[in-house]
Amino acid sequence: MPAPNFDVVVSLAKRRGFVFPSSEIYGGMAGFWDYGPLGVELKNNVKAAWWRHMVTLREDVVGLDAAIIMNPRVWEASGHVAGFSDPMVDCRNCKLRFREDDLKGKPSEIACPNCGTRGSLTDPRQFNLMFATHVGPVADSASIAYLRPETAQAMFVQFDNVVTSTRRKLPFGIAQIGRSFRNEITPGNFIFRLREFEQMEMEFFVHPRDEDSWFAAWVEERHRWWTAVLGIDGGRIRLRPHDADELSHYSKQTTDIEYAFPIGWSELEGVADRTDFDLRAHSAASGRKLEVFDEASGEHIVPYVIEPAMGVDRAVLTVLVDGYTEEQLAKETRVVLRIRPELAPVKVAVMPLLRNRPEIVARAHDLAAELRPLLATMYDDTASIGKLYRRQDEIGTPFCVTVDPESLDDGAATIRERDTMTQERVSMALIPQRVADLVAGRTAWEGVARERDPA
RNA sequence: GCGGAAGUGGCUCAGUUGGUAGAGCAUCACCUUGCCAAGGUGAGGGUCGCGGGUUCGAGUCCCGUCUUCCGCUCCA
Repeated sequence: MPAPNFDVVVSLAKRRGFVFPSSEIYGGMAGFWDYGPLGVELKNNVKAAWWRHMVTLREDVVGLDAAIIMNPRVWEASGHVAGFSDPMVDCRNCKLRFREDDLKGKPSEIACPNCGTRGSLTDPRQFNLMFATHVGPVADSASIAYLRPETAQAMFVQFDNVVTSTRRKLPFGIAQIGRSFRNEITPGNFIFRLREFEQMEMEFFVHPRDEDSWFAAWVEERHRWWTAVLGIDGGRIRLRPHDADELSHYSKQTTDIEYAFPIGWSELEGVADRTDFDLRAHSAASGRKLEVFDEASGEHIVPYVIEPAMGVDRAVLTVLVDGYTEEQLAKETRVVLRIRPELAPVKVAVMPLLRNRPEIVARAHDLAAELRPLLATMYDDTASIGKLYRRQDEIGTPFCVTVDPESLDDGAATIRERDTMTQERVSMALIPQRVADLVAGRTAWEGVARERDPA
């Protein structure tokens, strides 16, 4: 079954409370979306899965949580002030748009590269992709500041503080999860391209001679994370090395991890070899030496940087799209969100078979209360049992526990599994532990994370 | 920003040649229900994106505006 179209996923996301359009009652805001009650859980679980693999389980990576607004000189040094402002010209005839620096000659004097019309090109206009604001009460040019367009720069700017405070030796990495902002000309495709989004980036500092082996190692490691940890269908994931002409201004080699969305193969994550571009740029601009001392050679060296950078929102979208399945049953279509249990917003739902029997309802409430401290738990009794199951299937809840009239006598209840719909009767006293084991048993992330040696 | 399309209850839509809004699903309550979206009764919910104009009267005609979606560009 191919990946579903965005509209069915958008519909499910809104209907069930994963993602809402930002400020919808005022007509929305292009490029901005809000995560609802289930969405925030899913998103947090995705972030936790990344942090656990990139930081917690590794001895060579530490975390950072930097401010969104930094000294504007950061963005001059990084090249974003120049690189993110693209003068663009439009053709009045064929309506296409071009970067001014791609044109050979002055726009007013040359023909449109597409339709060949002379004099049809507009004057260049500035498109600065960084959101600007003012710090302090006086809005003059001296107070201008930018919302960061990427989280990476903070890791370079704080390089020295991290090294000295944590006694780091090469190779090591600094990881960060945080919001970034880009004034995209055209956001769209649901939460694929946003103006406010969340990134998970890790800057891995290596000796320049180990550049290629670490680049290859991180490409492989990140590829494995998407399939083994997030549980994305490996057949819909591919690696795509960038051609030389599409590399960013800071990158020497980049490999994208792409997913086969209904809109086509699209980038989820980029692993980039940023070389020593950033550390050197900030050293030059700040006057602070951003380097490490290499005992073996007795030299100060500026490390190279291998950067796996991904968008949290794209990961959430991928989990939703990839997990969405429709099953043809006898009388109906069952929608199931087949996502890994550790990503599921709700791990277990507790429900009474009959809601007009106070004793059964009470036992179900008690059971839910016992489960709540251990696992994300939901209680629901507002529909028939079949409908309750369907609701949980749609939001990816891996297990449901049903209390029935017999439970009052034998003290047992039924655990029902999402994907197979099979049932197992277990003593209620044992159910919290049993469900916790089931969720943990389907969790693979401990198994896939281990230290990597440079080749 | 430019070009195209569209804006009616949470969702999908119907609203005839203009006469002051309907359906299905969803939601909620009660009854029913003994394991996979059953059934019954009832309820809540929309000044038809916004503003102006034409008209005795506009969701239906005209103008403007906002927003969303698709394409151009960009990237996580």
